[in-house]
Amino acid sequence: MTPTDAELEILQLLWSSGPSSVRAINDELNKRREVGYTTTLKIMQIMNDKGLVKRDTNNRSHVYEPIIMEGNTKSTLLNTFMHNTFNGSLKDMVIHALGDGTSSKEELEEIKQLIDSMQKRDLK
Amino acid sequence: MTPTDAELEILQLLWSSGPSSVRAINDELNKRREVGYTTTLKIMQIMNDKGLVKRDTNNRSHVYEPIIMEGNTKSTLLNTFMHNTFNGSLKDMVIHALGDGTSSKEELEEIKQLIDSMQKRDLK
DNA sequence: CCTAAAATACGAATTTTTTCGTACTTACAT
DNA sequence: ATGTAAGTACGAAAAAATTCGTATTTTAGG
Repeated sequence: MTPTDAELEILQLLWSSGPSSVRAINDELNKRREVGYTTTLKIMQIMNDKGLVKRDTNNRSHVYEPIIMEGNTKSTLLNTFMHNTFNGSLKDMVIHALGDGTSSKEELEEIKQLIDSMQKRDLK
Repeated sequence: MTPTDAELEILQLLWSSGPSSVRAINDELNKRREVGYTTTLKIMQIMNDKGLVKRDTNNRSHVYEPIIMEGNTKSTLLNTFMHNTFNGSLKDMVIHALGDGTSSKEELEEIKQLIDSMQKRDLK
């Protein structure tokens, strides 16, 4: 199953920070915007019910940890988005991504090298 | 303002087919899945209220036409998505897009050339 | 003219997601 | 032991998006 936007925002924090309490996550979120503690709690409970995360309830303060993998999850989200918005065309998507010209020369070079490495892999 | 998913699906048809009646759009949608006529009508009316499209009401069957531009709209959607999912990193997004290895050799080559043309433009 | 087919208008039900209030529980400090 | 601070549980409100039923209007054909 695929996360909603609110769930994804929390998942990102769990992926980068590792297992965390609701308090820790809520504190992080509140650095960006005001969110009630029970709101964060509820989303994390829902994610637990859905099987997106698991939690350790041994201590009073429960510790949550992602079950779904970051890479798989993002690839799935990307595929859905690319399908909905660009009719599945990676090329069209890249065109729009490059369109505003905010990409640095270095970033563009890195991406070209990425593609090169993909092409080499295909040859094997 | 940015379209919802249902709105985007209809906009894509309007962008590719040009000004269309509700009937024509609903017929197209029903090639993909079952949608009630009044559902399509309602979404198109909402888009008109929001200013995403305009319509010609001179004839009984109203003809809708996009106001927002395809390129701008997709770029905005892409930026939001890239921000939410990849922390704004184009490179990370491309990594995941290439990850499944379903891109053809030709497509990869085209994308590299796209990047080359971007780099050349930067130099000017 | 009158009717039937095809459209629009519009409110409202549904569905999904997000937010939060309140009740209850736990543990620690005094 | 007991009050208080910090948790959890949970229902339900609020918000956003989608779907559709029904009433009304329009118009072309007979």
